[in-house]
Amino acid sequence: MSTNNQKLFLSMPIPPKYDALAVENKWYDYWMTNKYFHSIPDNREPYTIVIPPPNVTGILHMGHMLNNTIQDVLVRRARLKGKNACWVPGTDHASIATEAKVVARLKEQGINKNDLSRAEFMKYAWDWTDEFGGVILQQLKKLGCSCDWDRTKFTLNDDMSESVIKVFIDLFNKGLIYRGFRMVNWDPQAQTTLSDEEVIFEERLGNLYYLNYKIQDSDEVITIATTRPETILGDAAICINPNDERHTHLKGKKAIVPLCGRIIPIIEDDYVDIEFGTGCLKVTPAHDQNDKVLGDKHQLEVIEIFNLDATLNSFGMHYEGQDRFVVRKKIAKELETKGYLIKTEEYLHKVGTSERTKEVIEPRLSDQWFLKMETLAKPAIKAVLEDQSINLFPKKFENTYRHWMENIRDWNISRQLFWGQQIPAYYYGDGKDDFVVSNSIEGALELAKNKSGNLGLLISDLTQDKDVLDTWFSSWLWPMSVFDGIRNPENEDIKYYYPTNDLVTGPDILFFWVARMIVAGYELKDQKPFTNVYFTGLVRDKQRRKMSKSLGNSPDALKLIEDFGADGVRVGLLLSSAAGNDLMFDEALCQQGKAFGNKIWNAFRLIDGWKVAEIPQPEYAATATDWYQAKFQKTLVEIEDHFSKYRLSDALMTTYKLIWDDFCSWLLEMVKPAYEAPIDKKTYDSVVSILESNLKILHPFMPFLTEEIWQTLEKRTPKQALIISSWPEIKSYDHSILEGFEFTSEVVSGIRSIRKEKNIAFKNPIDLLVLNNESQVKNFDSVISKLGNITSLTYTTTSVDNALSFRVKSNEYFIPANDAIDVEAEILKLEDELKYTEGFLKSVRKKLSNERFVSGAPEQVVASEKKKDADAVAKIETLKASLINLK
RNA sequence: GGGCGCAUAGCUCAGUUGGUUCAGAGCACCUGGUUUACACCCAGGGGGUCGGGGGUUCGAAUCCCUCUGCGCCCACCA
Repeated sequence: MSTNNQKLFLSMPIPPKYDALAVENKWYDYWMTNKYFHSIPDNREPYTIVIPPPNVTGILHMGHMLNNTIQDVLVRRARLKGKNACWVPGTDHASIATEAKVVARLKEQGINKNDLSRAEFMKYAWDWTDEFGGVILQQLKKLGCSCDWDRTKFTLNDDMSESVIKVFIDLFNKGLIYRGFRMVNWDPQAQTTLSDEEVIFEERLGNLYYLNYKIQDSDEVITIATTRPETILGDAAICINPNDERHTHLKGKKAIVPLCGRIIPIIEDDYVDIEFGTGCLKVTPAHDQNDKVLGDKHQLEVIEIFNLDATLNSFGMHYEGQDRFVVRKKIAKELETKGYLIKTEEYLHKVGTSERTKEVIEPRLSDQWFLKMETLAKPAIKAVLEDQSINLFPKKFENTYRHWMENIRDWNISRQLFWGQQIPAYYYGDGKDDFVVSNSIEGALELAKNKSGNLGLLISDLTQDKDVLDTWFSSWLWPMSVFDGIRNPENEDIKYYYPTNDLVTGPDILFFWVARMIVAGYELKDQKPFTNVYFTGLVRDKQRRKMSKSLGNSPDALKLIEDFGADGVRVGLLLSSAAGNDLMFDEALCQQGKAFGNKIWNAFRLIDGWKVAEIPQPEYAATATDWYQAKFQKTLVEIEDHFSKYRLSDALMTTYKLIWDDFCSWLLEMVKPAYEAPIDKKTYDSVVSILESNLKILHPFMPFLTEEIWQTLEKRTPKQALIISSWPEIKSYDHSILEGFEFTSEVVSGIRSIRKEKNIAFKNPIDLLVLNNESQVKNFDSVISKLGNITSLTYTTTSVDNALSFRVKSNEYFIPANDAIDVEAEILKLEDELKYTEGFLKSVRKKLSNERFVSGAPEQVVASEKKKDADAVAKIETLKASLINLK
C-alpha cells in the first residue's frame, strides 16, 4: 500500500462496525505477496505440521474447519515465537471414494467402467481431479490458513507415487510384503477388497432361519440355524460339537443339502457352540471367515457361489444372476414351500459394511497383497506407550492405540481399482510364485529371467499386476514423502523439517493413518513422524447429531465465513472444543466470535480517537496501566500453560476474558479521559503498547482482525507485519498490585450495587467515606473515585450517620444520603450480614477446635483457617459497631 | 462378548497431588441503563444436596465399592 493510500485510508473515518469481508481478502493477499507462509530451512528452530490431506475432490465441511483452525492457531503461534513455521498442505487421491464418484459420473454418460482400459479410465479420473481438485484448498485460504502453498502435494503426484513404489519394493525385498490367498472383505459395489479397518460393523435386524437337512440313507433330519439361507448352495459340511450328546448318533454320517441335493459330510469340531441355535452349523468355506478356517482344518471343498457383484453364479442354479439379498428372500420362500424351513426368528446381529460405499461386505477368498504388521508394530508401540516420545492428546487414546497395536493383523494393501499406484509386480507365468517386483518393466524382465532361469523371456511375456495400492499406503508416508524423504533421504528439507512437531486429526483415523505413520516412520527412517498428536472431536449439531449431508444439518462453511467472518467462525469453533471432545456446533458460537471481534474493533476506535496532549499523567492512569501490565503477565503464564497442554479452548477463553473484561471493561474505563478531553501522552503510549501486546496473543485465533488493527494503528513495513512480529515474553510482575486491584474491584462493585439499589444514576456524583481497617494500599483511591464517580473520597475513624453502607473484608464504606435513609432496612441488611458472618465463624472454629484437623492438615491450610477466623472476628466487630450506631 | 471413558448451573464444559483461591467459567436467563468506543453494548443479579446409594478420612466433586444412564473402541459366535 502506498503512503498516499495509507494517508487516504487513515483519513477516512474508521467504520463503527468491523467489516470482516472487506478486510480478510486484503490481508490474505498481503501475507501471500510477502511470502510469510513460505518456509525454507535456515538456522531457526523448525516447527512443522503436515496437513491431514483431505480428499482431492472434497469440499470444506465443519470438521475441516475445526481441524484446520487448530492447525493454523498452532502454526501462527509458533511463527510468532520465532520458529521457522512450515505447514505443508495437500490432498489425498482417496482411491475408493474418488473412483466411485468417477464411475458414477461415467455411468451418467452411459459409460461402463469395465469397458474402459486403465489408461482410458485414468484420463477421465484426472479430468475430474483437475476440474474439482484443490477446491478445498482454496476454501482453506478463506479460513485464513497459513499453509506454505508452494509445498502443496497430491498423493498421486509423480514424486509421491515414486516414493510409494519404492517403499513397496523395499518392504517386499525385506520379506514384509507377501501375496496370499485369503478371505478378504469384498465390497461388491466398488468391486474391490477393503482392509479390516474399512469395514464398519452395523447392527441390523435380520432373521435366523432354521433349516432341515436330510440325513443320507435315513429318514432323519438335522436342523441348522443360519442367517444366510442363500449360502446353502455353497455348503461343504455340517458341523457338530463332538461333546454334544444330542447329535452323537450322526457322527460319520452324511447330509443332503436342500434344493441342490449335494451330499456333504457331518464333521465334528468343538468350535461349534452347543448353546447357540440347534448346536449344528452349516459350513460354507467360500463365504465366511470362520467356515474357511473349519474348511481348511477338515479339508472341505470350497464352493464359491457369488459373482464379483454379489449376484449368484452357476452354483446358484435357477437363481443365477440374481442379487444375494433377493435370493435370500426367494430361497427362504422356496425352502418353506418344500418343507425345509421349519421356523424363522428375528435376529439382531452385526453386519460388516463398506466405510465408503455402505455396501454390505461379502467375505471372499482371493489373491491379495498383505503387509506383515506384527514386528513393524513393536517400535511404534514402544514410542507411544513406553518412551513417551510421541504424545497423544487427550491421553485416553493411548489405550485404544495399545489395544489395536497389540492385536494388529496383516494389512491388505491391494485394491481392485484403477485410481491409485499400480502394484509393481510382474507375472511371467501361471505359477503361484511366477512373479517379480520391480519399479520398471525392464528391471522386472531381468529379475524374471534370473528367477525363472528362462533367458528367452521378453517384455511382452510380462504382465503387471492389475491392482493398485490402498490409499493409506501412500498416506502413511505423508510426513516423509512431502519432503521427498523417501527418494532422497539426505535432502535438506527432510533433515530440517522431520520429525514434524504436531499432528492434528480426528480419532476416527487413529488406526487408518496415525498408527501407520508411526509404524512407517520407525521402519523406514528409524524416527518418529511427529511428537504430539492432537485429536479433535466430531462436529455435531445442537441435538448432538453427527453432521451429515443426508440429515442436511451441516452448515455451509463458506456461508458461515461470509456471515460471521473467518475470525468469528474460528473463535466460534474453538470456544468450546476441548481436545478429543465432540463439539456441539451452534451458529450462536460464531456470533459470539463476531461480537468479540467487534468489541475489540471498538476498543481500537476509542483509542484511535483520543487526542494526545502534553499534560501530566493522572494518578489513576498510572495505577491502571501498571496494574494491567501485571495482569497481562499473570494471564500470559496461564495462556502458555494451556497451550503447553494443548488446551486451545482454554487458551482462547483466557485471552477472551483478558481482553474483554480486563482490557476493555476495566483498563479502558479507568484511563478513559472525559468526553472530548485529551489524554496524556504517557498513558496513550502505554495503552497502545498494551493493545499491541493483546493483538499479538490474539493473532493466532483472529489473524485478520488483529493484522487490520495492527496495520491501521501505525504505518508498518512488510517486515513489521503482525504475523511475523514476536510473541510477548514472560516477565516477572508485581503480585501485590493485583491483590490491590482485586480489593478495589470489590469496592467499585459495592458502589455500583448501591447506585443500582438506590437508583442513583452514574452521572450523579457522590461522596464516599472509608472506615479503614485493612492495610490495603491506597494507590487505588483515584481509580475508585473515577470508576465510582466519587466527588470526594475521605477516610473516617467512626461510622457515618444517615449513610448507605457496604463492607469489603473489614473495611466499611459510607455513601452519605441526601434524603433520609431507611434505617430499618439498613439494620435488616446489617443483621443478615452479621448472622451469615457469625455462622461462617462458627464453622471455621469448629474445624479449628478439631484436634485431628489441626494436627493432621498441612500447616498452610490451618493457617488459612486461622486467617478466616481473624477476618471474620474483625468483620463482626465492624458490623456490631454499625448496628449500635444505627440503633 | 471384551476394553476404555463420561455423568458438576437451563446449555457447553473447567475443576491438577483430597484441604487457601471450591462449588467455577462462557453462553442463556432476570433487573436496570440510549448524548460522550461498542445494544454485536454497559452495570447488577438469580441459579447446582457435583447422576443414586454405601464406604475410607478430621475433611470427598476429587479416593474405593455398587447401582443407573449415556458415549466410544475392539471382537469370527452361525
